[in-house]
Amino acid sequence: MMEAPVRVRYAPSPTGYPHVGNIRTALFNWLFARHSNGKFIVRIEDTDTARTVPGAVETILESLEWLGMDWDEGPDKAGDYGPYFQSRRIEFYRLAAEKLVKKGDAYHCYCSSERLEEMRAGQVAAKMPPGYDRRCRDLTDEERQACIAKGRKSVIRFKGPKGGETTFSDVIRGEVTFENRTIDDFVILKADGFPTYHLASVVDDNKMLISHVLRAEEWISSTPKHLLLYRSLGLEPPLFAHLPMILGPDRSKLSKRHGAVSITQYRDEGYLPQAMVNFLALLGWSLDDKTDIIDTETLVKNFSLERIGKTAAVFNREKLDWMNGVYIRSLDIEDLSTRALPFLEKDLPGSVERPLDFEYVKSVMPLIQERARTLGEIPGLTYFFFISEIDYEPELLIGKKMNRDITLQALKASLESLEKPGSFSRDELESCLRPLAEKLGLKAGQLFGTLRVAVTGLTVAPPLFETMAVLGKDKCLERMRKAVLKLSSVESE
RNA sequence: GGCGCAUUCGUCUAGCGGCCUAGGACACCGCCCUCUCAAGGCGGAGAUCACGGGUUCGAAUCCCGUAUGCGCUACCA
Repeated sequence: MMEAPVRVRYAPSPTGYPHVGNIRTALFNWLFARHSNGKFIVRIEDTDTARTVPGAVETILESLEWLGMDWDEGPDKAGDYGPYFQSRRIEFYRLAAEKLVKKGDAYHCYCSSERLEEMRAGQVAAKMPPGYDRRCRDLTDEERQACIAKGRKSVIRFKGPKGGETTFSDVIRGEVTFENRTIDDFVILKADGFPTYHLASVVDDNKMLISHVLRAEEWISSTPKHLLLYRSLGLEPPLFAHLPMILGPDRSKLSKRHGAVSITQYRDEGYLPQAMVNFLALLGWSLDDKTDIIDTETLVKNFSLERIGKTAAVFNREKLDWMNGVYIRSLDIEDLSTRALPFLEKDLPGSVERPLDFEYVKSVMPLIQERARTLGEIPGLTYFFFISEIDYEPELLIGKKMNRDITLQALKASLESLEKPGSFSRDELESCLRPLAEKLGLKAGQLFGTLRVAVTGLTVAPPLFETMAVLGKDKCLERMRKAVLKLSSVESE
């Protein structure tokens, strides 16, 4: 038997920003498609008119693009099985629903939402499993006509079998069985003529020739509904693989409460797409017992459904930060600078003149490359390179086992030897300053610490000589003179 | 409540009957390097493999229960 070509889909509903869990599902679909030389299809499930958010589709697509997930068919990428918005495929669903009604596998239900709500409340109060009581399941023609005459709106419900069981073999979990009597007479077509997820996904997955449905674990219990639908419609179901969920630190379903959950937020905080892809891929999938840093190409080459785990994974922000740092360190300076630029433009103090000098930015990047875990941290790590006036407490100038006068003396001596004409290169600075410390009877660290504060305003900063070289002679001398002034205003002990 | 899924270091995971006195990574601790902070190197601590029964010469790995967690239980996806 010929294997059907792999065709998988990512089917988000445009109800807001794409969640990292959702994106992880997209990623697994994409990786599987690319690995198998198959097709990756994006289908927008906009069947809930009330919850649809304008602009959400754009954000979803942007997110996929940002992460490098390209699609073969989807919005603005016409294929042979479009349209790729469910709201434009209403006819297909209507036809399918009517076919089921005609077959006797579905029926019109005229119950009001009020009645349904009441019914459910009663069931819950009576500790009964909530579910539709099938009142409209066996309506006579007269009763039905009466409802129609009264102008009652109807939905179409699937007529679930009363007995037997439905079994399927999940690619990841193996055999899963449900008793049919536990399956409700679920709605397939809503009163507004839109389908529910169950009908729409079945119809579309079939029409779009989807071979594997890779979706989140929370869908596992509605899979029998889908199977029942396939059977009634006389269609061959695809293979199902239910992916483990992504949890917050408290092990509950990841949500806004847990901080960043939308993928765009990670982009805005300065995570690199490669790092994000790598990290997300490892949430539920593994290459082997020791590899953590895996580029996208390797991911595609080695991805397989067999190595997807079954257990829900906690989204571990600290590991993401570490991994993002690894990727930042792997960038060349040009690339890093280009990526850092928007963050600098955005977060540097308003007093800093824009646009920034790109060459200058390039000269400071090597100093923070191994210190930044996200691009968003870069402005905070480098602002003293850009602002004209640094601000700090004069006491910071006085290092360990030093006092005001010793510090003042050290500063003045440094000034004196640096003011001499000559290059201000890293090596030059070192060969000037190191002996000077000794001459002053100070440890190198003591002198350097004082100078670090004088020149950056910080006790924690990149290496001193490199920093001074990038800052330049004029600026350094100026800041050191200011330091002398600041310190002079401090009272001597 | 019903149904379903899951259960290996704090976290992500390796493990698909003997290689496991359970391996790697993040985080943590110590040492080295060092002008601070990082990065890097080395080392450490950390999992009676949820629990209880089986099966087997042998189980983290197979089976059955129990517990716990999570998901679904909408005219939401």
